[in-house]
Amino acid sequence: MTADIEKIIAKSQESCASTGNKLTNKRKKVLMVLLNSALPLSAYDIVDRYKEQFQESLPVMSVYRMLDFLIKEKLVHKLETASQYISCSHITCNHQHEMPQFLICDRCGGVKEVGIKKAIIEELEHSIRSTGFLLTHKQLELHGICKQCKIQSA
Amino acid sequence: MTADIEKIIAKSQESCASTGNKLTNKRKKVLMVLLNSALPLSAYDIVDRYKEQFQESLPVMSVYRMLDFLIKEKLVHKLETASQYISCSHITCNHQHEMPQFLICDRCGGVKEVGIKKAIIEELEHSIRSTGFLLTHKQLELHGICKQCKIQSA
DNA sequence: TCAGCTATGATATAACATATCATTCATAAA
DNA sequence: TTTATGAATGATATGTTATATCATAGCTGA
Repeated sequence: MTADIEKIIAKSQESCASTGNKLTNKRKKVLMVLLNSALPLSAYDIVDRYKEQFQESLPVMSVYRMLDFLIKEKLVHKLETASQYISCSHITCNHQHEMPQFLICDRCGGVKEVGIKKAIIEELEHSIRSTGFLLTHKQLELHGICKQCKIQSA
Repeated sequence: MTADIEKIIAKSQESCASTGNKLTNKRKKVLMVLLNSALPLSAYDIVDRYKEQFQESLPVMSVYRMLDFLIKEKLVHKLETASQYISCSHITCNHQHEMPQFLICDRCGGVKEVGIKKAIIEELEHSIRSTGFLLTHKQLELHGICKQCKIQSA
């Protein structure tokens, strides 16, 4: 595994430890599968890649449980609109966990986790709160065509 | 059916006619099932309610096709994060179809289609466009707890 | 060491969605 | 009026995503 991934894994270990939880070997390998993928993966995709990458099969039920764990630890995001999972791109940056924002390309399936200007997000949150609604999930998923795909089709 | 629903159906007929398409009897009844429901429904829910309300069964395949049609006609929205369908709350208002915004209550399952201040939405869209991403789907789905449920649990 | 808890496995099934071919039905040209 | 055409719907099968539940393994601390 690359140095980058090693660093991310180390940081993830710490992060779990700090919440009193354990990044077991299998959970770590599931996270690595996601880190190794440029595209978001479904739980069933993860089963397949896990087998390829580690010559070891994992029941899909276990994958779902491990994903739940990794999501709780904020190491992984679920793209609700795509039923796919992606590693958080901010594991190593001591980030505040603000509202994650994903631009999902419907052509290539790629996802970019972006940072929309904080002021805009705060206005948006404020506007929602003012209707009496309590935001709990805080995540934006927006669909379209990414820069690359746009250029290719031009 | 109530006068309100009659009015909405009439408007929907017109709207389809104007795009050269037909709101067939079955499509109309699927729309009515959604209009009669306070909560969003899955395609399979629609099959069940259709049978209850019209003593007539409809294959789920047909429901999906009719939903596709109604969505293209902008009479129905799909809540991607919930895999559920809901009638557009603006059928009768000669609305511009701007970015629809849904607040989805994870307690009661209720959905409110809200209008966030246009300026905020435009800033958001602009911010996304400026990354080179071409927004095509334009829909926000935000999850949390609605006012009612918040009050009840207080 | 063993009791108790957490993690994982195994199996079944539920819930959501699409592919494909057949049939029905409306419409309009002959 | 008949018939050809295309659109809408039905029927059937299957793919994909997700959860329920009970069993087993494995760690950890008394």
